[in-house]
Amino acid sequence: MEYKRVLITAALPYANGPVHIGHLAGCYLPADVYARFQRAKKRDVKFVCGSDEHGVPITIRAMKEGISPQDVVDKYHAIIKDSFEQMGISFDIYSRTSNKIHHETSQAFFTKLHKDGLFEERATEQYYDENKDMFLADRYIIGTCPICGNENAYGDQCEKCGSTLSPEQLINPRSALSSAVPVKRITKHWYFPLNKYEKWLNEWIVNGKKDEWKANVYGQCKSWLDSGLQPRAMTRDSNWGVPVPLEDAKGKVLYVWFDAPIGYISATKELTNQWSDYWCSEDTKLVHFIGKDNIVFHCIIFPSMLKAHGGFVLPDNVPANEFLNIEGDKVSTSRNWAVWVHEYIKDFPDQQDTLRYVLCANAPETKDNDFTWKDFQDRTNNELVSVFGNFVNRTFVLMHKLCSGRVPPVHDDLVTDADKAMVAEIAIAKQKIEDYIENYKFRDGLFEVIDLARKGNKYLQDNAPWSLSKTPEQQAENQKRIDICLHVCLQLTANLAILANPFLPFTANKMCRMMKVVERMLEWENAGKMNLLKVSYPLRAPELLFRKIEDMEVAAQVEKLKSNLTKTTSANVEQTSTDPSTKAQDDKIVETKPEAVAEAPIKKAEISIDDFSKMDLRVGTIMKAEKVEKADKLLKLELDMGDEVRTVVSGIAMHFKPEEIIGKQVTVVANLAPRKMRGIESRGMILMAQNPDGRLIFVSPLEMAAAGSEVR
RNA sequence: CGCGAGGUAGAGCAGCGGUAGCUCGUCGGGCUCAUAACCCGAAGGUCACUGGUUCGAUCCCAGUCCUCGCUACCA
Repeated sequence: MEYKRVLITAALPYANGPVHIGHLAGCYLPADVYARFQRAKKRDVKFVCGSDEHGVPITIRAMKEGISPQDVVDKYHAIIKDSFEQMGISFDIYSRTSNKIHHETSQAFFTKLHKDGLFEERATEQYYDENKDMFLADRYIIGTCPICGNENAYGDQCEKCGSTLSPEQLINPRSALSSAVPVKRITKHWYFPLNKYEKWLNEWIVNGKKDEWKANVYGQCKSWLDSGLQPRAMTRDSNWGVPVPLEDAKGKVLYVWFDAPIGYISATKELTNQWSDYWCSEDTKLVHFIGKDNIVFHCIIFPSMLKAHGGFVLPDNVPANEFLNIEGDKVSTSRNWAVWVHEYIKDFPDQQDTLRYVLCANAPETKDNDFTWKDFQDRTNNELVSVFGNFVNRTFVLMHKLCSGRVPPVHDDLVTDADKAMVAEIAIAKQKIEDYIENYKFRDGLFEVIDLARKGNKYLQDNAPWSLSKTPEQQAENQKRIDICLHVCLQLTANLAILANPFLPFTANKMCRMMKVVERMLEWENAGKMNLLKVSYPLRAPELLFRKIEDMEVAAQVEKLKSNLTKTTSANVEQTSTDPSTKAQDDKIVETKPEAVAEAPIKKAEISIDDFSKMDLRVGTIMKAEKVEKADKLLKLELDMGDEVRTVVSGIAMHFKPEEIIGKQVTVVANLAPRKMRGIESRGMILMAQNPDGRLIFVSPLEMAAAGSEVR
């Protein structure tokens, strides 16, 4: 079907914290590539998003910080919005659900369904915290699991045995907020009868989207539908959110998952008076970009709501991505195991496209993927810099050296099949990239961009214009070949700008400046043309498109991740006993013995004895210790290792004075790769135990061992 | 427990009935215009495991194991 308009939504980020690169890779970057591509195709595009600012967690966060929920969302809305802008995520509007227009829109939506008599009213008994004077979500009730006896099971699930629970099943339930014993109170809520849409959903998704939607999305939906749908409450007891627009609904708000997706509609309304063209015309293609955890809401619940309301288009596709892990571990906002976008921008100024490249090339399209800083470096240095950046750079440098800085002409009499083949590759790449993007295969699309540059490098290498210039006896003829080769390379460069633009918009703009062409050249229909740059048009001197990532930067980022993690972990542990209100903190209760609040272990993958035997652990005696200049945390140690004296730089200066550790014996990882810190080469690492309070303790033999003794 | 997705060279991914390909990394060679880049070549995989169907399975079927997710603060 031919669509007249494309409406693109990206999941509303929860205004409870900043955005991290997992958000980017999973949702916002693919959405942006898609949107930019559609715009380049001159399609009528609206790309909408905004902050999701309702829900219980925000009230809890506000309570904890002693500020209002509005303060919480104001703070994070600003940070999130700025992160997106900086990264070039080209929303047509980035709105927020605390806006008046959103309250009105979602209330009107609710009222329509209510007037049509769609909701079922149900009175139920819910747990109520009399200390905090509020109803408790299932998640905020803790008690003993009736199945396995775990004392810290949640009201909806026991994490220890995995049983699905209801709060009533818990033995000795208590409030996670105040530890008060919750009491039951009757409350009324409005339920949306999802079950009535089962048949229709089966028709629409199971039969209609089988080969269209991604396997992970389709499979998840089918699983839901096969197991049968239940009516679902669309209201909650809370004072933060969109008030339920009914007389008898004091102290009740719309369930955050009811109002959040309507946020897409209100954002569109805020953007344009013609909003209904995008939401209510059958010739609009609606695409929701989300992460895999949102599948059920976007594929089952929201479409059912839209269907029930009537008059709205349904999503054509919901290309949900999987998750991105960081250095082998799941992203955890509460443990602070994440790479925050606003921090990346600070640490790597003007390198947005570098991150865009790496996240897109490694996007978790079919399964969870891992982001490592080493991979970030490798992909940047070996693909972006070496293949793409370098091709453009050598083309420009050669053109200035061999063609006096102007676009050289083509000499028809000397054009070879290889020249023609190179030109043909551009059109092939264009078609491939187009097909990939249209089918949400952004990784593959980006690969083709790089691959075209790779072919350009090969073409240059095969023709070697730098050699041709060295044979003066054939000057005229060779110059013609040089002209043709560089003409092709320059037109290819212009084409690369167009093809890369959806993925690497900052770079495409930079290339336009170098080529002195207007941005309009980037329109997709221009791809494949060989007259983008006029013959004898003078071009600017090349500027480097990307820079390499140094080893030091990688090490610093990994270090930063790990040190932030520790900080937050110990902070969380302190809170655990009094205020276990988030999942990650609750995890720690489960892992930790109740009576001994020790540092929650950071779980690592199991290793084999062979892995262990790779480590050369030895006892060393500290002979000299001195502070490292301009470093708060570092001590430079000289260790007697028996047969040698080693210099080791250790980050323990905050904990020990140099003079008080001389003579102490320590355990050293002797075969750790040497690393320079503050200009001093550190050869090894000393092992320390860390107390929950952050205090460091040497791991040493109980009695003096010979220096250099092996630890096994 | 059940359901969904995934488990293919050191890393990231393709393939989905005829014993495996791509990019990066590694190793060797070539070139020198270029951000020590580029080009050519090589090594490296019992396609998670166990059965079965088949003339033949990475690909189909059954079972097992592992990872992640599944009306929950997080994509």
